[in-house]
Amino acid sequence: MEDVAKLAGVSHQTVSRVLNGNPNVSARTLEKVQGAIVELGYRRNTAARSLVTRRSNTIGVLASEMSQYGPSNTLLALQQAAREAGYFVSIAGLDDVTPETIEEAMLRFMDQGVDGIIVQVPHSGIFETLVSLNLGLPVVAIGATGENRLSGVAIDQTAGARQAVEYLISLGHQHIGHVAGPAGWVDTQARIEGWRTALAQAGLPEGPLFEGDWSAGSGFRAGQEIMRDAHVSAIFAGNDQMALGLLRAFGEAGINVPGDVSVVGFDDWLESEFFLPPLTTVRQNFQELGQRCVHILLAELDGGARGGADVEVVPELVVRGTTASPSLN
Amino acid sequence: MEDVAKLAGVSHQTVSRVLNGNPNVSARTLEKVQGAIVELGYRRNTAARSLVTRRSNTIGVLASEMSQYGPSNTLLALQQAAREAGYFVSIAGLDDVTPETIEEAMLRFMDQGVDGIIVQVPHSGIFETLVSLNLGLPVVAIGATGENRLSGVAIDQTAGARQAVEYLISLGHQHIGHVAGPAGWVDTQARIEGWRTALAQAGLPEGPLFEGDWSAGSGFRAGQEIMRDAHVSAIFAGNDQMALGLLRAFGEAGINVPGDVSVVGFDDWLESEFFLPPLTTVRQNFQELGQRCVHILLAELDGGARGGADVEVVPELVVRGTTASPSLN
DNA sequence: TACTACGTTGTTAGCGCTAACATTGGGGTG
DNA sequence: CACCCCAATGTTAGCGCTAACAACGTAGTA
Repeated sequence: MEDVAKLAGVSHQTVSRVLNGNPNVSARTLEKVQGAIVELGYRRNTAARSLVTRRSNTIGVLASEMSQYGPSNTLLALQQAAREAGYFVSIAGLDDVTPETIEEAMLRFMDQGVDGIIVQVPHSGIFETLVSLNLGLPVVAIGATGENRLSGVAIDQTAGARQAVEYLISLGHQHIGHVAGPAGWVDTQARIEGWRTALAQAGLPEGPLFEGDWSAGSGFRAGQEIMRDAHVSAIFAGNDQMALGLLRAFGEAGINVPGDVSVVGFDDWLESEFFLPPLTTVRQNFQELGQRCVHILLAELDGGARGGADVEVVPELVVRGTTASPSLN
Repeated sequence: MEDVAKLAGVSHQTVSRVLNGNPNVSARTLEKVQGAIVELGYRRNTAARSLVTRRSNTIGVLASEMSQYGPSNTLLALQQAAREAGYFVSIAGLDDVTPETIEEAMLRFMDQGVDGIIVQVPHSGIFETLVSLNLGLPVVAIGATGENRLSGVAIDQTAGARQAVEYLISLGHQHIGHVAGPAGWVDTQARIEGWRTALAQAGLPEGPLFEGDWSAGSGFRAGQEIMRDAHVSAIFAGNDQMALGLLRAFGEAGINVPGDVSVVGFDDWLESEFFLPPLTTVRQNFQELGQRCVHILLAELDGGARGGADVEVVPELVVRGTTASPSLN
């Protein structure tokens, strides 16, 4: 920086002013300084800068299940949004989710000096852990809403599930089952709730509920159980992979989809459009989710306010080929 | 830090020594200082530290296709390995891969002051870009081997593909097709090469080659083409998703797998075990890949040596239900 | 006893930057 | 013409840490 100042014939402080966009710099010096910066290929030292400003321009992202479809897409979006805002992204992936591992990761973030943290851990009950840690840093939790000591951004999965089930009802289905995700996930809970609500509002009896683990294999097994035990004309699957398993189970047994049974998934992952038949599903806008997260976090960073900001992103039903009116027999 | 020193009754420098594991500290003071650190909940300031040491303890990971199976798993492993070594991980995801976007991301990493960079961009031709940027930083590129100005770690996909095809040959197949990934990916190229080599070594004619785009949809279309035009008893698919598409195409047409056609995939993704029948595929050890990457990078950081270190991780054939000897008719 | 050597601790300077204050000079006002 | 004001720039201090050196005391040696 001293070199740049010398070359431009000004003081290092003036260079700093140029770099920080300070308005009190004459057009002439501005030009000279910028010229010198380019000529020397000068780049500001982040460590020194953050030592004095107490800002690292880094946000920490705490994630689990990083290789799953939803989380990895959210992570991608998060990272894009952060970069656009001029922030670096530091990630910590959790192998297993316990209060201890969460705390450890958070302390690491504190050590690193991140400005704020985004938590992308879809397990129930982590929010208390987050609140109890009480780091003096803005935290935005994905999936957390209604927690007033924490800001949250969520895809309104209950609404998404409700949309899906309401659509099935509108087609004339009266016996609608649900293959849920594993217990302990916020997503699982929300989707079950949406399914229940839609049925209750339509005055329909609650259909059978199966528990899967998000994998196609568990969907397949649920499909076999359904064929053996249950009497349904439509099934709402907790995600597209399990829907794929269902499709496979039914296909193998000669049950026609959507002729005999309708199936709806959740996620709209890449392959769903290529299922046979193409899967009717609920699309989540991860892009928007990520952007909202980052924007809320940045607002807290600038404004100083803490917690309580909640945003819900509404998902969208994508009707494709696995849904039809129930057959009359 | 000054506070800790005061509480322990020593100088701040002694505290620093304790923190850095300097041996020249008496047991008594060591204990006192550690006590004071715990009591005050003191944590060292990273910015100040890296200002003087010129080390940020951060490694940058440049990634593209972050939401795909391979990349996201590698990223996960990378991050774990880095954390175990006490490093932070900063990520930059590329939307589109051009020399410009790569350069921009790299400059961002330089600004951030990362100690080293791992590149996880599976496109051909990016290595020249990396070399030409000539940042004075250790760079380890995943998928790059034989580049002597750059260190590389790769899964030996050629060997994996060869294993798969050799296995088909050992079953007695003589007409073996390949559904490749999109052009421009290192992986695509390597897998094609392995397939060709195995056929050539066995003295078999080169079977038909189809180009997909990694998606199940493209595999499905390739399957339809194959049924229409080609005469093969086995197909080696460039990844598991495309293998899934093939399975679907054949299943729909009443062609039995593995009775009429054998299919082998590549990746061993989560769902492959649940395909119908379960997919024979090639498993890549992303865990090891990630660890190797980080270790090579750290070795360069400590040793000062640059480039040239190459490691190949050998994948493993997983035989499941989609392969059998060719039928005799 | 006097000297050296070394283990232990303290002191000083400076990493590269920004905040706060000090200084300069040109234009408007009475 | 003297005054003040403010925009433009320079100067100084200090963020929290580590490296380098200085100082101290104790034990071993002659």
